[in-house]
Amino acid sequence: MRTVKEVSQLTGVSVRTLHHYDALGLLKPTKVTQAGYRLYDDTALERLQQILLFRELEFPLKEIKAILESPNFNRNQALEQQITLLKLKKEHLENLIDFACGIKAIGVRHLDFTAFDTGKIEEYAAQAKASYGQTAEYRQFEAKSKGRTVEETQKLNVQLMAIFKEFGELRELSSQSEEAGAQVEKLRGFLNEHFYTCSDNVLYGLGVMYAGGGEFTENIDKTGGEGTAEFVYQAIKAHLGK
Amino acid sequence: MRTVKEVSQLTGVSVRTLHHYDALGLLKPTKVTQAGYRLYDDTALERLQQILLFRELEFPLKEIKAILESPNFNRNQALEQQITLLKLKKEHLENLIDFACGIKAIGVRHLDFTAFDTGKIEEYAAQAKASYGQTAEYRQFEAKSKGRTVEETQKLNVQLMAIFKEFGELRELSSQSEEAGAQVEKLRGFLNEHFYTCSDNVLYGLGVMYAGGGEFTENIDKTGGEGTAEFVYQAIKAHLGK
DNA sequence: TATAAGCTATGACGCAGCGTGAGAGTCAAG
DNA sequence: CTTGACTCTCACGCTGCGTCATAGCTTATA
Repeated sequence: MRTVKEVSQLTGVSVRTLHHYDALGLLKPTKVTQAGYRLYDDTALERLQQILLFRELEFPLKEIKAILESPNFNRNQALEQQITLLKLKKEHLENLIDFACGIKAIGVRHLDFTAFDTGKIEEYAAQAKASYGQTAEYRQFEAKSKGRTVEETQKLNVQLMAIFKEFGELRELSSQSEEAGAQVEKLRGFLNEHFYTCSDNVLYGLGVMYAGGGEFTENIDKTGGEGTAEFVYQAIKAHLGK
Repeated sequence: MRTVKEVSQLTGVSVRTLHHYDALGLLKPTKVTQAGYRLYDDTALERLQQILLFRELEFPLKEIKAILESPNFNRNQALEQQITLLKLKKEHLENLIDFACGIKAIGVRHLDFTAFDTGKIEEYAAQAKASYGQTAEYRQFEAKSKGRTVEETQKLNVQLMAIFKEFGELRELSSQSEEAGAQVEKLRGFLNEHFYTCSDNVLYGLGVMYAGGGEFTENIDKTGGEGTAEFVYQAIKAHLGK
């Protein structure tokens, strides 16, 4: 029979936590002295070990209680569920990290938040469709974007902006320079991966659109600096040898 | 000038959240009517956008307030910090996922939690040292285990137990079977990766220890079933051609 | 113009998992 | 019997709002 402090030192949990678990009915002391002191035996310690195991896995205390109270409860299933939950959380975090890195790349100073409306990218795509009627590409895009969450969309948004910002930093060079060409390929690669197969024609069409003076031009110039959109267009032309 | 409901619909945040941010001083309405109604203009909306951005990145509201209130606050640095924090969280989650998968592999039913004491692995290593004096390997082990957190240790623990459980499932086969040999290599690979270079001699030594009747044998048999430790020993011997 | 519908406001509790005192009783040692 | 180390039971604090409850404001319609 051990006192709260002893149990605390053995297991690493705080005395307050033992009180808490007692109050919740999650872990009752084996005995309580007439003075009200909590005493725990080995069985209680084992139960505590199990509690700590599930707590490690971020199970809510209520669920831990349910699991431990009905041994016929399907623990394997609970474990499965928890694993998928943890994986979801991990994905979420990965998106956030990419998002944050993208923002860092753009530079917090020049952030234009109006460009962050979710669905901005979709709007771009709609414009692309209206202007050039790339129906095959548009269907690809739709298929890929259907399954995307708001969070993923935002992530892609900042990544795209980061690419334009890099274009902006290349403006002082010639639009025919190697660096500009490489950046065009970077853009193409990004679009290929996340949106649709980006053939020369599609890429050229995008370039025209970027420099067309619409919302596109505005947003790109906001991100990369005045004249960036036009520079991107020239770089695409030069890269494609037109 | 927009009312709370309009702002709510425009930005997706709840009215309650606007109240909350007002109370915190995080986002004050531009004007308040004599009836006490909150009204927001475009400047306030921009501020809200920024708040939502940082909130997305899981900044605490207090920090967001600090960041927005002092524009000379180093936002890039804050962003950096947040990124590393998010990465840490991600690593933590990855460990938990491995941990949970390991437990699943062992099977929740046969979990013996006494084997989960942190430092169990260290104890094993100490025994190995005492018995066989593999000082070079022990130093390697020490170097690798120094930087490990409790969490990572637990993760490795269950992974190791999972391997022994698989040995247990092979017991019906011959210890000279291909499967047993493959499992021995799996064990060796695991040890190589996480502990120390596991030469034939070291591996053999471990086998002797496993079957030696001590705590080792006990824990392995608990995990894989009666006779597993001996089976592992035989499999190692057969695999090494001794 | 009275009234209903729809919006808004201010509390204030709830949740999750304890941390952190405050104030008071208990136990073993000297 | 005193001291010091433990223990107990409240009970508020923290994070970021959700969710009533109760009440005042506005506007359109009858």
